[in-house]
Amino acid sequence: MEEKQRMNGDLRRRILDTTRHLLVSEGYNSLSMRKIARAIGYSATSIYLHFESKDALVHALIEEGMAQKYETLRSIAEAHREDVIARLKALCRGYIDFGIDNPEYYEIMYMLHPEQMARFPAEKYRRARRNLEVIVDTLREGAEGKLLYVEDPLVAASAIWAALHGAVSLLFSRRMDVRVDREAFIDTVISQTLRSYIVAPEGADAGVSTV
Amino acid sequence: MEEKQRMNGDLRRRILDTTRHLLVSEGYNSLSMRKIARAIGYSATSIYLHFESKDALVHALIEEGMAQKYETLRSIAEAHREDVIARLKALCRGYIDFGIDNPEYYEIMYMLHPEQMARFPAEKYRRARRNLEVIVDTLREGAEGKLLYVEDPLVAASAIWAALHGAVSLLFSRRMDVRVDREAFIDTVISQTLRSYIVAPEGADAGVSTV
Amino acid sequence: MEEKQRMNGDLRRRILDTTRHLLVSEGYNSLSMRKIARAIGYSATSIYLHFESKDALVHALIEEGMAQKYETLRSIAEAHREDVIARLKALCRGYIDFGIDNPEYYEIMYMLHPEQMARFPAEKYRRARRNLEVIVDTLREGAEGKLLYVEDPLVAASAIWAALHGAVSLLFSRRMDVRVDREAFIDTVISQTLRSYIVAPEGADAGVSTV
Amino acid sequence: MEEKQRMNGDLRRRILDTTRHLLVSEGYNSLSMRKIARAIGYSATSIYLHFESKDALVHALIEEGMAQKYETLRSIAEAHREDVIARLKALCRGYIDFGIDNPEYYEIMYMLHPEQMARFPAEKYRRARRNLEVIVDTLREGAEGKLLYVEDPLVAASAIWAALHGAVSLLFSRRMDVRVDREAFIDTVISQTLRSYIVAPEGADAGVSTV
DNA sequence: GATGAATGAGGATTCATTCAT
DNA sequence: CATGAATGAATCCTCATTCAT
Repeated sequence: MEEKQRMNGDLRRRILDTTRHLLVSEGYNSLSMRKIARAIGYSATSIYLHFESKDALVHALIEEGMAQKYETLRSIAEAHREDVIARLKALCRGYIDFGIDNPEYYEIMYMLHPEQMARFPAEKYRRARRNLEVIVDTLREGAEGKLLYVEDPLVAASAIWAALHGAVSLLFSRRMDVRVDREAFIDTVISQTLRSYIVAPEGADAGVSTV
Repeated sequence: MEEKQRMNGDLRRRILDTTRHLLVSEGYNSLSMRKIARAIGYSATSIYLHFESKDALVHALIEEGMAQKYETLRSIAEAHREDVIARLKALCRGYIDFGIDNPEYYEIMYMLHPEQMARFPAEKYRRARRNLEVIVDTLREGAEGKLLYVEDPLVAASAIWAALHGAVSLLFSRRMDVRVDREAFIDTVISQTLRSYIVAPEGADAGVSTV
Repeated sequence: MEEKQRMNGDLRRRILDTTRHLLVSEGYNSLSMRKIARAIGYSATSIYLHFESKDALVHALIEEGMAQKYETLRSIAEAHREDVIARLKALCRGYIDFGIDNPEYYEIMYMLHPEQMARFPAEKYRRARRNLEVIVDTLREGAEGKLLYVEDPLVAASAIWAALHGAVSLLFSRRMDVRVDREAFIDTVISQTLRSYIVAPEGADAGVSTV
Repeated sequence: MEEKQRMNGDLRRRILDTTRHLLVSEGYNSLSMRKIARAIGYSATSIYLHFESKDALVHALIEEGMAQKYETLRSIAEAHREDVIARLKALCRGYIDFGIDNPEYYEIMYMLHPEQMARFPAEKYRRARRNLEVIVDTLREGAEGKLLYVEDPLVAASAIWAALHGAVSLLFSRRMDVRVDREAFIDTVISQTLRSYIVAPEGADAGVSTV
């Protein structure tokens, strides 16, 4: 019985993982049930034993990605409970790293055409918003402690999100100038993004201080 | 003869324009030669008189988008020839506006999976890089005039690009929190992005100055 | 043990009944083992414990329908043992009513394409013919008693059968003119069908007498 | 140009004809685009050049069948313009013959499950009703001339239709007793059906007169 | 310059059935 | 008694593309 369930779960996992790999290597557009089946060495029909439809499979993947991302951000926030600014930096870094490490989640989570994603149940998007909340909360806490200068935490978090998301996107797109060092780019994005929110310590020269 | 040629050109244009509209309304995934043909009232075969393949058609569109974007940015730069900082702000604003105004170009220019775009001749990408150069040049000029604090203009330009690109992406994705005001979001992105490069004028409080 | 057997029988029954319901609601074409299984809350495999194949299941249903129909007609005949003409009328009415009340039996008994039914063992068809015999016997008895005018009882029974079957078919097909009252239609079919067999009583005006 | 059109039309015709043949040999249920394509020696895709969908193809066939049937009945009515009773008999015979000669039309016109036919545009059904009108008109004319005894022409026509339809159905179903002679059966159905409407000539014995 | 005809490959999905448990 | 896992074959239909005209 337990073995069955493990077998069962195994195939489901393999489907999800294979799908993720295909998303990375070929993109969402050319994702097909047949290709997934071929890649795992099963018949296409078998996939339907575990997922009701292609949409359901992709949705499961999106949910998984969002959950993992939330877990990542949440644990980063926890690790830097004491230092708001360090926490914020770590969250930014974590966000970008998550994108780099999980390009497949990234692609389906943020890069699908809205038309295609309309079918993703609204309720699940609501849950996805938790990810942003982690940053919102940090900004709010920093503002209260006079460590951060934040007018509207939600707007600011969204703007930060935009910058991080853009960075990940560009890294994926292979359209960046090859002369740009990857690490320097990431550092620059983060410092550029956060500096405007960090209240400069007494006597500091805003133009020079490094984040 | 001339009329024919104009007709000819007209059809080519109509194909391109119709394709752009379809890209906006239905997304790249569901773009098909047949649909384009149906939309312009010609046979699918006719498209092949003007474009070698679907790829060629999309590539032409990408090139067109890049050219238009370059033209937009270039003329913005020109209009603010005297004031580097105003120029930089205007370029950022122009970048985002271009994305908002031309979602179809944006979709195929930056949001296609690299796999699909691999077929886009490398040489054309090189030309596309001119867009970044406009920002690079501005940063360099600002740095020389001690108006901007820029360590590596190429990296900084890439980071700025990332932020702007991320902003446009999010605006398209319809995944942004509805409570976030669009204009406030855009303003925040731009100020957040540029503030770290602008050398603070004497006596200014970095945390409060508006970009 | 007895309970098991009852359970066993219960499932078999539930399969048959559910199949009948599905036949009514969705038609033979879209009948599938999976749907049946889903509807009874068992796995598709379980159906195979009770029926060798889909064909076997349908055949069982056909047999059941024929048996029930026979029982219905037989008991009608019995109830009108004394009056041949009343018996004949009642049989016609009973035939049509059975069709109306059991559309699912009707659909699989008479409306499947012969090709699909070829697989129904010939021997079972022979048994099915008993249904016609009830009418044949009645006609023969009426002819012997000079109450009915019947040249060839088998042919006449077949013709009556045709009329009744046609009536049921049309009622099902939803292609009948909506202005036609259902009851009037049925009455007309029956009187139209039987009048030509009934020997007119002395002095009666054939054109006016009601059957 | 003209040749093209003929070619074009030819394939369309061949598709329709092949579909009709398949309907006869295998029934609607097992009709598939692939089988049709295989039978005509074309790719399945080609069928879609002439018919938008499988439904559209079947609908075209239904319409064609209804038109042909109407033409058949109409010309029969015309041929017996003078003699109402002869006309009625001829219409019945024509109805049955049409069914026998065109089993494929018959199958899709009257034997599809309503569920499946729901997709047939209602407007076309209205046109189909013309077929019944031919009989209704004849009955009405006969009633006016005191040649037929008809209470409600629409109901009577429907009842006649039922009998004829039932006869054709049974002939197709291959469920009729083999000892029944086909011609005798048909004659019996018709005389049985019409006798009740025909006003008996003076002195005739209703039980004996042949229709 | 324009098109109708044609197709092979592939898309998602459903089906009846088998087998080991 | 019951089932989960698995599949090959089939379903309709769409696609980009070619070719002769």
